[in-house]
Parts: sequence; structure tokens; C-alpha cells
Amino acid sequence: MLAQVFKALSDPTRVKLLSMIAAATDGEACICDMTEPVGLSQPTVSHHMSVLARAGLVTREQRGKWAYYALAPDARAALAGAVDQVTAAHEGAIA
Amino acid sequence: MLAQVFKALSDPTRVKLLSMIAAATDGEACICDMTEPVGLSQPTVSHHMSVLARAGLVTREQRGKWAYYALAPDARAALAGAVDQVTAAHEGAIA
DNA sequence: CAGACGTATTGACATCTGTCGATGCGTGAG
DNA sequence: CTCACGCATCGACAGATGTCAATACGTCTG
Repeated sequence: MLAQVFKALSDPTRVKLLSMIAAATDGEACICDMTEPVGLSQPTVSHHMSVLARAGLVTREQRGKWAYYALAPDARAALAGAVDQVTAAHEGAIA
Repeated sequence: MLAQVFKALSDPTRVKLLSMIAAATDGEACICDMTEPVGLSQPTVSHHMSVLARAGLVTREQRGKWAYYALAPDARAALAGAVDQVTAAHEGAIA
């Protein structure tokens, strides 16, 4: 569903988490790096990341004991496409 | 807040409503035109439109007894900007 | 004015959602 | 093997959200 992608970003915490990942120096971050900035417990952050991952916005990679989350390669395109689809006009698009 | 815009689109019903308006022949629609396609009661549709309007995605214009809703002029740009902001990378943007 | 019609608001209710503490699962260190 | 550490899952709970029926509000018509 289209709304599922937007739903993943309907929470300020998830928006911040995604922005943090996108702006991270290496383009990735582990849970332990994010709990403190957002001021939430580790299970809660883990839950939010799970939502973002299920929406296809981030990817998860386990390296050792840490789980590194990164912006999905097609996240930007997927979001742009979603916006396009929702605001698509009837007459051959505006732009 | 940024998440507020996405939150407005976090419900499948609102996504459909917005799409219907964007795809409408005249670019606008009244409540009575939308209750039947989405299969919801009039108050519920009115509520959803109120949410979309408060998010700045649609505009409301009262003409006679009917209230015409249309896609806000900057809705597309606002959404695109929101996507850009969330997925913005650190190093001078990707694209 | 009085009634009909489209819409918005209110109140109530079931469900979803974000949050936490406790606990379980893997992995690396000793 | 045993322990410490990072993360995920579970159970529980408060608050938010979608939905409807009832009702109030505005506008046109007679």
C-alpha cells in the first residue's frame, strides 16, 4: 500500500531517525548511536527501526554484535514516486 | 513539524481522497462526490478532508451549499521538499 | 419564514500506536 | 564454557486515531 510508506514517516521520532542515518558520516548507524539523541529506550528505537525497515526505507546489516542501519538505496526514489503518485494530475502531469 | 505532513498521508483513505482530488476533471471535488467511492460516512470524509486541509495539502472553497476541495498549489512542492529534507545526505546531496 | 440539502461538529467507542520494563537471542571476550 | 554486551521480542499500558450516529450550522428554494 502507498500509505504504508507515509505511515512509516508519520512519527516525528522515525523522521528524526531516518534523517540521522541519512546524515551520518558513514551513511549508517547502530541502535546504540541513536537511543541517546532521540531520548528513548533501546527497545523503542529498535521498534521504530523495524518499522522503517519494513517500509523499505532502511536496510539492516549485522556486523559483530552491532546492527548497522543505512538508508535504503531506493528510499529517495520510492518516496519521490509516492509523492508523484498521490499528486498526479489527470492531464499528463503538471511538470 | 515535518512528520505532520506525512502523518496526513498515513491513512489509506486520505491518500485515496487526495488522489481523487488530484485526478478530478476540474481538479476539485465536494464531499458528496467522495463519500461513495471511499465507502465511508459523510462526517468521516469531512474529518479526513479537515486533516488534509490542516496539513496544507488541500484548499477549501465554499460555493453555495457545496464545499469544493482542491489540491493546494504548493502541495506537490511541499511534499517533494519534505522527502528531500528527510533523505538529505551530509555530503552536498546525492543528486 | 420554513423546509430541504450539503457540510461541520460533537460525543462515544473500538482499535491502533508509541512507550517502557523484563526477558530472550547472538556474538565476542576472557 | 561463561560472562558481558548489543539488539530483538514480549507483555502491558496510556494516549492517539478512525469510525459512526446524532446534531448543529449555512445556504438555497419555495
